[in-house]
Amino acid sequence: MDIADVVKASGLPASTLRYYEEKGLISSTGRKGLRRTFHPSVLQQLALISLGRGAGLSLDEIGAMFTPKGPDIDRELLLSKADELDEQIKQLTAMRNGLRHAAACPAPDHFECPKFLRLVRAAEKGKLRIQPQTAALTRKGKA
Amino acid sequence: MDIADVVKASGLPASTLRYYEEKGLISSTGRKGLRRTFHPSVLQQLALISLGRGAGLSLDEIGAMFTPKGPDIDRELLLSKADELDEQIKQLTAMRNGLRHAAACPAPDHFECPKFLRLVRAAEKGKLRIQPQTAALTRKGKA
DNA sequence: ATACAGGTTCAAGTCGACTTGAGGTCAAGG
DNA sequence: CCTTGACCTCAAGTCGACTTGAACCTGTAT
Repeated sequence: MDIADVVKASGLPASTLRYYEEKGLISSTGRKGLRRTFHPSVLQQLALISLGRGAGLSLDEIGAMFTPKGPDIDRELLLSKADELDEQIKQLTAMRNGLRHAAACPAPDHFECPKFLRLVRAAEKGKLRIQPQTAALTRKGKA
Repeated sequence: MDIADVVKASGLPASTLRYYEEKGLISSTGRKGLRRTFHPSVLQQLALISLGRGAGLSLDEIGAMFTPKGPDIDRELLLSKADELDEQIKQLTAMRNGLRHAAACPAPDHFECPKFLRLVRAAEKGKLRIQPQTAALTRKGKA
């Protein structure tokens, strides 16, 4: 496949594919003249990368987890990442509940609503210091 | 409270507090000389902001959701954000399952493992185009 | 009165993940 | 053979969320 085919099949722009290749997350099988040639399996790789990104992993982390440098993959790393995800799922769930409640609750200031406060407090549990720093789901995107 | 107290109580650096104030997410009640003075309730606000950030909301989104500009908050927005979170929770869960499986599975290449592929595929469902762009949970943090 | 710890402003820098732009190459079609 | 459009490289720009640095005040303790 040439890059245009991958673009069509994956929905990702060519610039992103080149960038991922540069980072070592995917690889082209060779060149036809100047042009990159990709093996169809790159689509699976890209799906995995998207999944990881959607789950909040950085490209480096994804690379570390699925492109074994050593004899094999680092199972410890996978498991600890899974634990982190569990933690984040908890937070996300708390936030979602908080939002749904806030949307339904008539209180003018949510800080006066004990139910809301309870939800916020519940979310804080077990993670008193903040360092996740996860960015938003915002993009001008044509989607 | 002066800024140092807020720093101690929230764990956030003073620079972040000033930044949040500049963005209109929190507000100081006044000044003692040059120095900002905060009402203790700012701690609740900060907890909410942290929660939102942890859940992947941008500062602007948080501002939009909890600092009603108009007559009252935009309940539609809250609900649609909640739906987005549901979607992300699904993805996170799929990823987590994928990771746990990958850690346990003996297959040398995970793309050869049908179970893993099934997990990845499950995650892709209902979100064929990618645009979330959520950043990582990484930080040098002393936590 | 003086020192100084701890505030303050404002501009600029950083980081990750890309995107954009300028300028160059090349394979295929007419 | 020549044009054209798809592809290439490399440098620089962008965006959000902060951080850092320089230069400057000021309340409080000695």
